Amino acid sequence: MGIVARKEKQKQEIRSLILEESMKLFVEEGFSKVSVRKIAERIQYSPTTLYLYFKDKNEILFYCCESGFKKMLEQNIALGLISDPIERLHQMGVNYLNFGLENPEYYDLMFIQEAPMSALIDMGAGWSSGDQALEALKMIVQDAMDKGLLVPAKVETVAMAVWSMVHGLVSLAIRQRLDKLVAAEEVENTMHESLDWLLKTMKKA
Amino acid sequence: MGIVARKEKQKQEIRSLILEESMKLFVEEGFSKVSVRKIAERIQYSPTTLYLYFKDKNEILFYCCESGFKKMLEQNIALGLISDPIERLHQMGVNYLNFGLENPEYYDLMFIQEAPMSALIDMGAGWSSGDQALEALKMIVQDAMDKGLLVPAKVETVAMAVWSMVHGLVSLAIRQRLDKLVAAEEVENTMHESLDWLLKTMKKA
DNA sequence: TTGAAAACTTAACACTGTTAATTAAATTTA
DNA sequence: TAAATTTAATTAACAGTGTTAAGTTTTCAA
Repeated sequence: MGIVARKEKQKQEIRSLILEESMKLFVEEGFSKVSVRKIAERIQYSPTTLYLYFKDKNEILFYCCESGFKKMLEQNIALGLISDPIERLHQMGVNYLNFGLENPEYYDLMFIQEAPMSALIDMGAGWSSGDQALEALKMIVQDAMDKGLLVPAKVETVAMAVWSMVHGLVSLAIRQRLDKLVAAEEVENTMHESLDWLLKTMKKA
Repeated sequence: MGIVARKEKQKQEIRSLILEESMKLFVEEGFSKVSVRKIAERIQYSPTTLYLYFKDKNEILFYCCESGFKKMLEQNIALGLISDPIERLHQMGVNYLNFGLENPEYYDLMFIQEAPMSALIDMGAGWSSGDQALEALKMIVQDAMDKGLLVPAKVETVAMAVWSMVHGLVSLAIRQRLDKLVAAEEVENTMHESLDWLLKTMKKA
């Protein structure tokens, strides 16, 4: 029995190795440059070996994306210390913008590319990481509403609005669309101003 | 001189042919399925011929994207009839959501893919279509502010916020992320609710 | 009609994801 | 311990991608 456990462990180690090296690759060279062959070369295995550990490339990308969510959630741990829901929501937004701007390749994978979602559908599984992040958002909105800090509305509606806005900001920035609206060097600043504006605006007078 | 003019006209006709067929292709089969070889086959030319009319694939995609903006602008013509700026902004948002949901492949190209922007940078040119659309947005916001319908703020900040929000909604919907927040059959409805919420919220009490 | 210019094609390169068949290694059984 | 079996990894191949260089055909002007 010990031997099968060790084998399982080895298998997991190679899986981790593949994922680690994949992430390094697309942080260094960008999403579009990551190929099965390049990953294989990095870990000194034949390209086809990867298919013994993952169904296809999309599945590899999905698991990379998972570790992106982990990274993102870690960033939000300190959030619990903020008691005012609006303040907490604001900081959550700031964290979101920062995560996106500092990790554009991760962000691309997690929220822009369709590959990870295709994998999710193929796997017929849930999306614990993503759901967890969204649940946190809904909780805060609910909390703010309960405390009378927001005009009453459907929680999902407001959560969707807030998420869409920060996602819109980050994704347009990453894809270099925002510098069509303001000068490139002012993009980041204006993004934060827009977020501030939203929170100020939605706060019940 | 007439002959060189006719030649120029023929050249433009082939350019148009390439673009038309490209668009048909990716409306039918989706962005990722469009290849130079498939386009070439459709217009009964060798693949390399396309390179006599366009620098590369990105440039083809850029011009497809241009005609997407044309389509979008046409949709907004009727907007001029609405005199109330907030109402006009609202309808502009509704049009935006509808355009994205009805033409996901166009939307993908215009606002999500990086290829057209890469082409734009390579060409060293401006982006008249995109700029035009953004200018219209800024104008409305400015107008609403002038008429005291919005809390005073920097026009770019508010324009960025509004655009980011509708873009966020559409792009998350297209990439199937919104059905992680609400049931798939309620996504479209909730999107509109979120937009309504934003406009109601930002309207000066 | 000849010669130059323009338009177009063929062949090739260096990639991509992925599958089937094959070899090498590890483990179990006799 | 030696043979048989299972597991792991590889090689070869398919069908596709964007793109370039070289060669061919067509068009037009002198």
